[in-house]
Amino acid sequence: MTQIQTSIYHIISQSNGHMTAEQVLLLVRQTHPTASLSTVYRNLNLFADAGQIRRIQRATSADYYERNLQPHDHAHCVKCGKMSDLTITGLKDFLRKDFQYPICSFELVINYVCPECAGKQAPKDPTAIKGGML
Amino acid sequence: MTQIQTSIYHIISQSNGHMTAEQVLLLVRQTHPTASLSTVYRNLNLFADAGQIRRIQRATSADYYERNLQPHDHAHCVKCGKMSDLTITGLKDFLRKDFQYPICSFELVINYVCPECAGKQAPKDPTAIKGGML
DNA sequence: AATACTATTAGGAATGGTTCCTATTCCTAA
DNA sequence: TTAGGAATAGGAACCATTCCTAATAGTATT
Repeated sequence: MTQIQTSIYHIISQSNGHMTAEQVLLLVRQTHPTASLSTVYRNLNLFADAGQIRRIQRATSADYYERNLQPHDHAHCVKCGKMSDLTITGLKDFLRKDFQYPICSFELVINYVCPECAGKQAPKDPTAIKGGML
Repeated sequence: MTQIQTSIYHIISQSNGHMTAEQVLLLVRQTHPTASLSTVYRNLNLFADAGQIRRIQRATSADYYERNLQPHDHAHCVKCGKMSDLTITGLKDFLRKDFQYPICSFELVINYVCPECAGKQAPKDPTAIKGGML
């Protein structure tokens, strides 16, 4: 492990939430000011491929990298765009009942209005919600 | 509706599966040889925003557009990339048991190896599967 | 400590999918 | 038959990511 790799790994493993490569780079540069984005990407993907961290690929914004915790699902606030972790327990078993082939993995995103956004304003017309994610 | 719009709409609504903008363009050009990709995108997104077709945004490849407006889930073959529709019955109710906020919508993609790909070759090392989608 | 070899890096170019911009064309109604 | 607005073609711009390459750092061997 190089110094930069160690730094990147610690940044991800000490973070609570989802970090983009860009955000990781900012922190890496506190100790390695010349570090480049491609180095961050390369190493993040190395860790992800090795199963040490998790990469969350998103259609509508940059990928997120996060600590490898339990496999989990995501909730996406349709108002502020914030992503939160959650775990729907027993979901894989539930899916297996209906899906006859072996499941490699699955990705679930629940679109909702988070409590903060819900508190701020009256509930909105659900048809106004555009651009669902996958 | 312009001729091109009619053409695009019919191409999507007559297709069985999921089409990318590029694939739509190829068919549009059979009748409108000068049609451009931006026109296809613009109109596909207009239809999607109007709720007439469904846009499936993917992290790892081009977006797909499809005619099926019923809420449904998708299975994605990690070998050939083909997307198929499926419906996991009762999934929303299942999610509601664990998720305490009102659910606007959700997106589920199951990554698997489709029967055709599974038949061709020996089953593979599941750790070799990279690039999950969201 | 000099050498050689390998792995890693910085930096930027290239890529792919999508959106944006703008001048031109097409409709439509008066 | 002309004026206004909408839609188009074409390509530039955009963003996140990957790829390329020369330079550098690390390691092992002598």
